[in-house]
Amino acid sequence: MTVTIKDIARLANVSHTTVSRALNNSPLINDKTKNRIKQMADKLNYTPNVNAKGLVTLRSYNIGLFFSTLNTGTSANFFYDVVRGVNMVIKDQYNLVVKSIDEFESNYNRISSRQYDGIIVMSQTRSDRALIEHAISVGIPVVLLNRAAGDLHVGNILSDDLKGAYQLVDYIIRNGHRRVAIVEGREGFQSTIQRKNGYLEALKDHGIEPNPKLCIQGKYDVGSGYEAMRQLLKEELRPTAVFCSNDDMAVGAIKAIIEADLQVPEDISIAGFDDNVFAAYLSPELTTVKRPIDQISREGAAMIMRMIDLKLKATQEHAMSSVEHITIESVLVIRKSVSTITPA
Amino acid sequence: MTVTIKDIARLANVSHTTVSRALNNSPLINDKTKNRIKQMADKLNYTPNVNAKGLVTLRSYNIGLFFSTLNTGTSANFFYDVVRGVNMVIKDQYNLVVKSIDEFESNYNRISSRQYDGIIVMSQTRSDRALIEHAISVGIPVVLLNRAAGDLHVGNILSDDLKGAYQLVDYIIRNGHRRVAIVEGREGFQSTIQRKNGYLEALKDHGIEPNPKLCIQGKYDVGSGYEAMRQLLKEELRPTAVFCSNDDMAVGAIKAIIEADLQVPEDISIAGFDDNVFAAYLSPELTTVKRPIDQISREGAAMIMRMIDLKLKATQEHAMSSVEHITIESVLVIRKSVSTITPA
DNA sequence: ATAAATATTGTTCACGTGTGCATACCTTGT
DNA sequence: ACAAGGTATGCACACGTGAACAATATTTAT
Repeated sequence: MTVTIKDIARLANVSHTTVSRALNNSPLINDKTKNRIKQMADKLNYTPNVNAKGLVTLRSYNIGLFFSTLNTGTSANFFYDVVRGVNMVIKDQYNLVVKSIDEFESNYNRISSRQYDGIIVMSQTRSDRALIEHAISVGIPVVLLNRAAGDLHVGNILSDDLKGAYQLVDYIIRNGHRRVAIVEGREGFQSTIQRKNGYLEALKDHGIEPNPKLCIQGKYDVGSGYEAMRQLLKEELRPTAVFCSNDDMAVGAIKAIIEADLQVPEDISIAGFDDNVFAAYLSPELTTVKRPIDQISREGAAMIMRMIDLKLKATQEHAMSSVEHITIESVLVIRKSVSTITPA
Repeated sequence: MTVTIKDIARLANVSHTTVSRALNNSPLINDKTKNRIKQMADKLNYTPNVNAKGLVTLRSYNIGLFFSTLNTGTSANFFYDVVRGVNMVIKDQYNLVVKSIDEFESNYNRISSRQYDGIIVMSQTRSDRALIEHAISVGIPVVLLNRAAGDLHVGNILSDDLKGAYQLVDYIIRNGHRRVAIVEGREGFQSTIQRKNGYLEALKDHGIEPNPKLCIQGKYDVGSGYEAMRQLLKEELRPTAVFCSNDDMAVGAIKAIIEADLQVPEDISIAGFDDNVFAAYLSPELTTVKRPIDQISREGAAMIMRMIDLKLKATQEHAMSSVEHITIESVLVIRKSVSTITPA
């Protein structure tokens, strides 16, 4: 039924080893026979059996792309950009296996080095630490995106969310705003904390006392942005500007403001984070921070491939190879949702 | 290093066969030894070698999720919903391998039944036919989502886009609109054609002659919706309502209208398609058609699992098993972006 | 021309698992 | 006590591939 290298060998009057070598482009094989065999394989529609291959080469040709969760807290645009970015780089060399970490329920035994040649962790919370430690312990190269690796011996790529948020809030304050609120991201997410800290630092540097009433917990989804804004609107002293920790929530916030018969940015300024595809097409166009998700993903994919290659070539001396850490700057994107005011 | 069933066998003083049977819950094994072995395997952190397993059982435990393309034309919300829906159902039983069909460049040889136990094709264009035929020919169960299977012998789940578009446009016309434009989806996509046809049928049933100048080609992304609307605004006889073939383009269209100092829906009514997460939070809230992507994906995942199981149990008599076809209704979601007018 | 070196091909085994068949143990009925 | 039947376990092989080593063919150097 399915054709194997032994079938080809029989037809070509050679041993299966020769076929194996020919198809793997071994320099040991005569070019003439090599071509003859390759052609024959092509004609017979030969497909290598990945299981048999992996069994002996100890490879799976799978790269795992792990998200903390695929439920609330992961915005669609973010997810799409990540998968696309990674897929673009690994192309047909690997299979991209998408997983949600929370589905493992803390039982990581099923994750073995024969299952994944490498794992990219799109980290949202520190709770993925156990997973990463397990992966390392079974010898799988790991690249961690989106949060600092700390003491974990893994490749690391991150965007400087704190700095991005700082620049944005600084910009807002420089436009005359003193009562600047924040709609925070999902609780426990690293990005949530980073952006909050950037916000706090900017306030501090301008001598503004943070007001807990102006810090509302969100969940990174549109609905939570809407609810958070509604809550802010109830304050006796309304904020004049609101920093939403991502663009999705900014959409919700704008909705709540318009529903209250107010205008953005005339009555309340709004800023987001991410610069997703919609940001430039909202009304008003959203001032936000561009987080280079695309770039992070592509760099991450390239890095994991480097690490896999390195591991294959590794000898004892190189066992403890060094790992790379890359930070990609986020950039402030000024549009029209933040107005200049003269403080009262 | 890594523990195999032979290691367990040695420690348990049994043959590796017994271990294999015990771990696979064979009724042949005594319950006492079975438990003893299972416990031991647990303690040793045993992980089955999927390659070895697959080599003999002819399975890969991979389910392919194939998109026509991961570039323009696939909206992020759509993509996210599909992956999440499928992943939710297959859980830890299978690996979800995400692929973009266009990356194969018409060479499908690498797709074998040992690589994928089943394939879910999220079809956007008919050009995926070759891929599907290949998959069938090598014996992989296939479920086709999003477009009619026609003569292809595959599982099929689709939403009735034509009907959905018809109902929406019918609703628009019943609100007094006669000059109803359409911003079409990406050229060649089945959904584009279906929605256009629904639009045309509705016009026809109301005795309205379709006007080619009111039919603008889009690409399903925000920017193309914006451009299309700008073009429509240049018409001497502007449409009073525009049906955008998805919500993303509706966002772009609304932007163009507001930029021209006009209002939605007072000056021009807008409707979308999909009912994505943003639809309810736009201003005005978007009237659209809810396409149950989530449900389609989940049903699709469940169906492919049924087909895989069926294939495993299949005997010669059942070789040509029947395949299921399911249609899921899309539903009109009336919000506030379409106004009632009295025709001049 | 012949030994040495090189290029090319073949033999055999291993990877880790599951299964058909053989075997040993245990129960039951007589 | 012994055959018959069931229950529980082991043996040997197969899956398809790649690699170490052996073997043969070809070229080069003297």
